[in-house]
Amino acid sequence: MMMASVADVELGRRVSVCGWVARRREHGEHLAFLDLRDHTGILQAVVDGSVDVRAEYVVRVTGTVTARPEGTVNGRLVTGHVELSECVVDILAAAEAPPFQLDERVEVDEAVRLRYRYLDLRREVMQANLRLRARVVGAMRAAMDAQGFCEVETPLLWAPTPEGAREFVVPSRLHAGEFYVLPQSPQIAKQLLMVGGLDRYYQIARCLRDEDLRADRQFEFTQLDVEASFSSQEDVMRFVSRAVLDAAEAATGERPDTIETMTWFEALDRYGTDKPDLRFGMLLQDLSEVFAASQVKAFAAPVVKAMRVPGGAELSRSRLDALTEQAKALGAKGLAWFRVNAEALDSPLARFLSAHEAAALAGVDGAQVGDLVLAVADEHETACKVLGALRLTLGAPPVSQGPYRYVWITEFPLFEGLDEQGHPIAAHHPFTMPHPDDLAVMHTAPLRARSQSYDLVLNGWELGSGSVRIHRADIQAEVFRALGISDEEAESRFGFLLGAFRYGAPPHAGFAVGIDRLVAILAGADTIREVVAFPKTQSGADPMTNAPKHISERQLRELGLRPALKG
RNA sequence: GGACCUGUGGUGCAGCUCGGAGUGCACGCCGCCCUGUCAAGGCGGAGGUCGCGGGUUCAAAUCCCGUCAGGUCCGCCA
Repeated sequence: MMMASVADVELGRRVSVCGWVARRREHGEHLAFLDLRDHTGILQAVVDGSVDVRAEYVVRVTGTVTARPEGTVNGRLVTGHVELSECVVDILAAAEAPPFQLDERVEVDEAVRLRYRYLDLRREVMQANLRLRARVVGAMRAAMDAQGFCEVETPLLWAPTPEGAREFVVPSRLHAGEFYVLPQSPQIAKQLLMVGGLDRYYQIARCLRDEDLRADRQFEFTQLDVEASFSSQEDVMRFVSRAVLDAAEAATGERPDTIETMTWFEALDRYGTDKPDLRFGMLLQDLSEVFAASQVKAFAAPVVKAMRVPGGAELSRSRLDALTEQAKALGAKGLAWFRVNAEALDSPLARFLSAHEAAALAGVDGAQVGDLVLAVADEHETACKVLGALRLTLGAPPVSQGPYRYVWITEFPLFEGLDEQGHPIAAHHPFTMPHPDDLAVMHTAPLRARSQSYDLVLNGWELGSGSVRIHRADIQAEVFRALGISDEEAESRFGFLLGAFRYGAPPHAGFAVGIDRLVAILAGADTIREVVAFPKTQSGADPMTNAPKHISERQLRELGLRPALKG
């Protein structure tokens, strides 16, 4: 029987509970209290006489459910009004003193927690996180099932398709010198499932990318992967919204009101990022027109963007210098700052401003005395991104802090930037359908072309992305041409997919939701490591297993490999 | 590849600016006492290559250089 349920047992009944000893309180030879723990809670057992158990011993305790004597009820425990008396204690397993205390009072170094993750997982927070994660996944499965989707597994051993993220490589024993790769995502597989007639597919899919780790990135992560035939962008957004909202409700008990929608341009223009955090203000304001004919050299640029920092006039000069350095590191030529004083603007640039310009700056976003106004003059994207980054530095609450603000970002650019040969680079992936209005622009001004791709963002974290896929050979050929991918190259890299498309490919669209990130935010955690049972450190190591490790020469030989030179 | 923060008994911290004997606090651990505690309490005790290596100095946890580990971020993540 679980600890918490003892609270509801009728008094006087004998019950047995199994769990860990959380704490022992001895009162001489004649009385001892044991706090017993399982994931449901703590239960106090009263033992007549001393017991030879310590913290983390695994025990089975059989005792009589008894009301606690007057004045000894513990309101902090769900079982606080009862206790087990006349106890028989069976030791199921002894335990050494743990390397750290399994309570929530002290924050233990993460490296130590990871080395003894199996102990860390016994803690209440980790129990709650992993169980919340299970509820989220369960709700997602139920939502997808209810919407007519079929769960299909796809291979972990896949073919190398050099593009995008670095892949983990798996050597083949039967084909010495040849390799599989672990999938960055089941992208191509799920499109093939569409061709295969699995018209509504989903999968709780493990994805693997050999890229540097972050608070919100592990080598391996889990996505709710979705693809649907004969469906529009709006259909997919509706399917995914249902799954995410159901999951959020299962996790928190509260269903978010809505998921807003914003175009990519609007997000960049107002928030300075494609993953806007809607929990706080400090929106960017455009002052380009004010400074169009300005004499101030610092503002001689196509676009001038400004942002109000409430109360920011207090920031020290050294702090402002640090912000300026940050702005430069992000590609700005400089950062203009203006303290809003009662009299005038306090700034190195103040004396160069016209009255009109000064008034515009002092009025940014309804600025008050005591505020700071920051401005960046540059190309539109640079000016926005720099201020967007400063906005987060100066104003962003921890991601774990509510409320939850979900937003769809739509109409992403089809391409971003140019490669060495001057060809545009696919922003999402090369199978993304261009925006129907931008098919012509694709060749004349490729960087202006929009795509039918969309992201889901929560509190400044990208939860996932998706797109309408190209299912027509002629449009795919045009996109490949714009990307500078020759027919031969396309054939060698994606031949099996293009081949499949020649045999009747339904129009289809899809999405993938990052489950680790969603669960982390719903759990109030600042990193996804808190919602992954056995995560890696930032350097990609596992302090518990000591992975990655060398393997034997014999194993290498069998795989047709030679040991790498150290260094 | 780069920037920044951290590293001191098993755990969490203070000490580091301004060098002077491993100094301190809390938890845990061990022993003794204790019949209603619940972060039990009281008394006593053990436990340290101050991450590692080098340098400066009469003297380094403390200053300098390098390095390793953990973290946050940039690059990277179609």
